[in-house]
Amino acid sequence: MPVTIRQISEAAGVSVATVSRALNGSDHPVNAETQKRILEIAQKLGYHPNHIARSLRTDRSPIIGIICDDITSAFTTKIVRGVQDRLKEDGYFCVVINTDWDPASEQRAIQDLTGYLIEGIIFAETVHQSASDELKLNDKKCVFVHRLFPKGFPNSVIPDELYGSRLAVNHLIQLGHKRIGYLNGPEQFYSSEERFLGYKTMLEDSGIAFDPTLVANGDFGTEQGYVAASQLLDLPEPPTAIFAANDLMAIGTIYAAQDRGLRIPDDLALVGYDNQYISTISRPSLTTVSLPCFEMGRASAELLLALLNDEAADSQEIKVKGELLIRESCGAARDPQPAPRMPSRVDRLNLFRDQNNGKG
Amino acid sequence: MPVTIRQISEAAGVSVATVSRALNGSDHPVNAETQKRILEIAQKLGYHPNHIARSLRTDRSPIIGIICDDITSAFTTKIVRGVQDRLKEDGYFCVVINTDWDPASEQRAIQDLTGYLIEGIIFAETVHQSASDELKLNDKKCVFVHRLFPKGFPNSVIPDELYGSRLAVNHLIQLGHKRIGYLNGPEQFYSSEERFLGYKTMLEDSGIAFDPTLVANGDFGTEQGYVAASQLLDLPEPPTAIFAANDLMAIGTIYAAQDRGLRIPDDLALVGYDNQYISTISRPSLTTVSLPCFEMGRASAELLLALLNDEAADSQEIKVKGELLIRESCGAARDPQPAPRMPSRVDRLNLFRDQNNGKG
DNA sequence: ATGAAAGCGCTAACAA
DNA sequence: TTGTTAGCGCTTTCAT
Repeated sequence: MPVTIRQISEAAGVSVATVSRALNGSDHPVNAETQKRILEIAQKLGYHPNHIARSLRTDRSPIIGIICDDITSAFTTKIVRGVQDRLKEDGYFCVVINTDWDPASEQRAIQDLTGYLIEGIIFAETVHQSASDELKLNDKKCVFVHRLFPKGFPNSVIPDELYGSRLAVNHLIQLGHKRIGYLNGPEQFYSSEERFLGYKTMLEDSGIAFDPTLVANGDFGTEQGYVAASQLLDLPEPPTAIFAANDLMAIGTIYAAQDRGLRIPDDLALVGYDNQYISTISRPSLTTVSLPCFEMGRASAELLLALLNDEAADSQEIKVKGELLIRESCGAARDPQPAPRMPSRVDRLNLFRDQNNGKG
Repeated sequence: MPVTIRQISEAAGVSVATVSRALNGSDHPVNAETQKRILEIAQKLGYHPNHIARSLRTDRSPIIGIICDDITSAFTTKIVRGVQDRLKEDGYFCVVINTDWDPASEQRAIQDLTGYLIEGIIFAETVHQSASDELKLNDKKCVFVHRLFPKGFPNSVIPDELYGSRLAVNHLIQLGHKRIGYLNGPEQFYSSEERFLGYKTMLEDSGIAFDPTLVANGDFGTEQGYVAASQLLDLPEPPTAIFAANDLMAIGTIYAAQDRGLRIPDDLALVGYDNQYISTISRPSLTTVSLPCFEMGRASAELLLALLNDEAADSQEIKVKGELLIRESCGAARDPQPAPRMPSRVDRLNLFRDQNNGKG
């Protein structure tokens, strides 16, 4: 059986109240000696606080819920990780629930979570159709972090797609390109819209007329990227550079260029978006704009924390900026760069083993 | 304020005990009429059980903990997802904690989790050095699911690497190859050992002598794959096929072949391992053996559930088999296959939107 | 078939 | 500075 404060109080010859105060560093004064003794006994007995009992009493809980469509997505994973890291600093744990894009699951998840007296919910990349209704009933604090929807959602954290897109296009312009093609993403995504807008406005701001024939539509997939890029490359007067709305379509562009005997970056400069892992090991490696998932996760955790402490007014919308990562495909890299390594399990494991002398 | 069973009892004019029985479908007899009435009232009032209070009373909890090194890894994510899906069927939630390969974090995580009266812990791809000690103190049920360590760990779920490796090598042999090169992974991994063993034994079982000059060492990374493959391809008598111990090294092999003007699969057959996403969009797409992460997750959840219900003897070790996925790189694909699409957010979102008539 | 009451481990108001 | 005690919401034993 786990040890309780009652056992500690008996061992120390004090009341449970004193034990509780000593253990929690309460405001209530406790004799330093006694406290030290209690702490030692707790240590010796291997005491761990029963969070359940504490929660029932205090009506607070160290758990926050993360609801996402599918944690298997590389984007979602990073967001979740960002959330967890930030929340951990304040002693919170995260329950992660997948809804598989199913509003009923989402609703169910919200009910379950609120039943567990969680402190708040972060919706990470969910369609959150059902969210609003259900949440009005319960008065849980919640934050939305995503990249899918039209802006303007209260308490949300989104990437600054416009900024990132302009970053990419400006880079190509600075490299001297005037005919810059664009591979557009699917219409229904906010990210598509914004990236496209960034492309157009950056061109115009630089005095380059927007030319619709240099835009081809894709669906964020590699094959459609291939098709769309082919369309532009087969133009009578093809672009000298292509900005693909995401990395996968950029990969398709690499293949399309290969099939036409075009070298990247020599004959065609290429920039992607998202900084997916593949952009680091493709050939050539992709210059791209990072989608700052990790930072978005942190930001949303921060926002939730503020909400929980009533430090933040509601209805905020936070935009997080990504950065331009210059690799081989745009032709601007000074040296042939070694492709960044995968965040390596091997390295970390070796480090761990070295530190622990092979005991692992 | 959330509604409690007391409020329901008052509304229904019965005692809280009756309400509790009615709500939980208790063994204790309850009048059918009364029960129906109570259920209706609960529904109307929007009652959700307070899991915290219930847990404190019953000493049980609907939460299990997942401890992993880093949920950001594509492998870990799938394992976690498998666990969550299975556990959800039995009404459990999962708290996910990352340790970043740090034994102190792991120990801390265990303490925190046991303090929360979780039912059990699944260690997903953790070094779990500290685990054993800490867990002896607490008597929580736990399961280890991983692909890193020597076999024989109690209550663990691991992939059947030997089987998978033999699958791959046998496939190349069936295609008529006799000189099959092997790109080995780093020594310290169990998966490296087993995959290498599978390579050797399958050759021998087929009457092909093992030739050490056809083996080159890598570190599971793309660049080292390039280097190792180059070594084999530059041999006086190079192999006609290469089996890379993982997909990333197979990607390196593609690049090495490219640089030598070798076509895959025409001049060189290639098989990878892991079925990472990149194997579906590489050019050529990779024939590979799947690492059944999702299934491993499910299996470990299943094992934990059995443990919790005392249905399983301890000290089990479950091996999960992957399968051979035939794509372009081995030359066996009958038709030029379209690369499988990424599990597409777009598709799913569209499906969701269609179903919901654009309300999303 | 229903109710009264104890108590899970903890915190905090009140008393000393 | 310490102790006593009530009670968080729920389940369950015992009594009716």
